[in-house]
Amino acid sequence: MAESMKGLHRTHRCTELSNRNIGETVTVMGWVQKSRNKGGIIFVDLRDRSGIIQIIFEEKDVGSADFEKAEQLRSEYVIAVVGRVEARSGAVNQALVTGDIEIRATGLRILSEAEVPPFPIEEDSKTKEDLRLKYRFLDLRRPDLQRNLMLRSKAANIVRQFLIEEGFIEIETPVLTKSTPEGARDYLVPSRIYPGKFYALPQSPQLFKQLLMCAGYDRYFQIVKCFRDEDLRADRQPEFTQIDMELSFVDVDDVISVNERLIQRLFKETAGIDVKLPIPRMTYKEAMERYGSDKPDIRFGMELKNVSDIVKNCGFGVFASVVESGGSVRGINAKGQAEMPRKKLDALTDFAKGFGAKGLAYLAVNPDGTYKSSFAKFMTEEELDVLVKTMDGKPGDLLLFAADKDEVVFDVLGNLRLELARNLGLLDKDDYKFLWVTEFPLLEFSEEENRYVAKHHPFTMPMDEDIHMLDTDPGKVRAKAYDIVLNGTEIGGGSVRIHQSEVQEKMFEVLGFTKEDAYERFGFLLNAFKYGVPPHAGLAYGFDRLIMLIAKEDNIRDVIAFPKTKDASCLMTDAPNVVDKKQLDELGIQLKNQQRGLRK
RNA sequence: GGCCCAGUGGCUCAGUUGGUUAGAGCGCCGCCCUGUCACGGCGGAGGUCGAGAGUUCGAGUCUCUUCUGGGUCGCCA
Repeated sequence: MAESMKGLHRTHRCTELSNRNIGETVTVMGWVQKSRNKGGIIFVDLRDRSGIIQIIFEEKDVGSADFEKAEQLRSEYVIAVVGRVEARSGAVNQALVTGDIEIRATGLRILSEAEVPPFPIEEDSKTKEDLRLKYRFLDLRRPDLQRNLMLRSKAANIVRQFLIEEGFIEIETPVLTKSTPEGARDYLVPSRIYPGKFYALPQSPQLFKQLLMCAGYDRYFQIVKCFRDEDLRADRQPEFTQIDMELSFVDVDDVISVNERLIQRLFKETAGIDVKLPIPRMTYKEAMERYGSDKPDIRFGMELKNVSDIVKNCGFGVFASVVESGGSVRGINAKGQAEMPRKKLDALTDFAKGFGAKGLAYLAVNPDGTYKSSFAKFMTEEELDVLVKTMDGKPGDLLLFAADKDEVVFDVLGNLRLELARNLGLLDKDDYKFLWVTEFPLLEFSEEENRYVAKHHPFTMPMDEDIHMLDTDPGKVRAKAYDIVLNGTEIGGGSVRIHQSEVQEKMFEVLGFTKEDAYERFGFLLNAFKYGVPPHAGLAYGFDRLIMLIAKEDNIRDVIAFPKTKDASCLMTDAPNVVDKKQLDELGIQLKNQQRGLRK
């Protein structure tokens, strides 16, 4: 039966005790990790969020009543132990921080009994995720999740401290705001007072932070929840946290500078990692050409090479015709993989097809220098030699080629490069390689909408030298936009914002908004800009992703206390769920009958 | 919306070409044990094989449908 803790005060967490405390009488409280009953002596591993310490129960010290209680202890019982810290007279346990000491109990209270948990509370859980998520409150007891959430808290603190020192002000922005249907789908919140009208949850505080710049706060930050109603991924949740910031009277280099120092401090203090500054920069164009990606993982090489010029007149029709029609042929060199079995090669081809490739051409340089290739018969020996030389192909290497529109070739080879690296174990989680990717295109053409859409958002400043092309060749205009990339993951991105109304109007024109459209959607911002707006720029980090990488986890669920499944539901609370008719009536909402209670 | 993977005692898994009574480790329960820490010893309980339909003399195994979870493409300014 559960006892009161009346009169007891916890003096230490389990691992706050060390051999310096030997001889002291202490009170610890926590969960029974494990009880080992040897008959006349009972060992209990007591766990709290700091770790584990061994308690030893002997009847002569704890008394017969409490010894009987100790015999009843089971996993996950919550107990309070009063006892004396002693050096272990038995063997030291090297695996425990507190392995050289133990607490000899002089008193025991069972504060709470516990049912047998549905899965073991232990490090490196092998339990399936649905069960873990249903019992998230138990899953969160596991040391790795506890470490992750403590790391997260520490990181948030370091960020706050650093930014405050740098003159930033933390300001909260609304969660109930206005839908701006450009970009991701909004989560909508119906208004009771205005039936038929809706708030939207923010995809980011973008417009508000720009207004704060207009209001003169000059350096703003916020660690803030954002919401996007899109499909999930290992690194995407419908609600996620950003470190959001905005600065006035700055240009690209100023934003990069303060953020490099932030990253340096954050990684030093959370993970002991030294980030060398400056962090290398690469333009979007270079990133695509060399890595086929706007978020290249530069922990390994295997860079793309453009061989279009070499093969444009060769006998292999596929290559020649692609170049002829304005596409390109590019390849990567998988060093030492010439012996890759047919089956794996086929799997890679299927992988490539998943990204739109029509096929994957290969050429293996055999150890004796001869070639084995899917297209050798279409090309002369000389042509092949030049191709291999261009690709720096040495005996034992496997060359893989994609031929298509640039866009497809980059996507295919960029992803193939990563797939190979994963298969070959080239990705070291202890290796942290940062990269700024700069000069993103301002716009991209949307086939679906048959117009240009903003690649970043409609308030992104074009590069000064490209502004003149806004009318003539909008697709070519580069933006003052930048992403910070870590090991192939985009951990943050931002831009310099437009602060001249004529540029902003031109931008809306290119995006196909009428002036009325623009005012309807963003009027409050455009109005604000009429009354004196400082040049400003900002950046936002995906805080969950950042923590995921520091914690060396593979998905952000493991750094979020209560995450959602890939279908955006919560297995613990069973959200989303139906609501009372009364609630709907108050909101003026009527559901189609067949929709009530259906999941999808 | 598409594609891929998984689902078998509480947990993690094995289960051969479709063939007797579906197994293992851990956990759990009982008894024993005064230096264990992956404690040990003896004994025991626990299964609609995710669900439904079909093929078959016979289905954990084959087929179809469906549910759940994960990964991914589309999507994510």
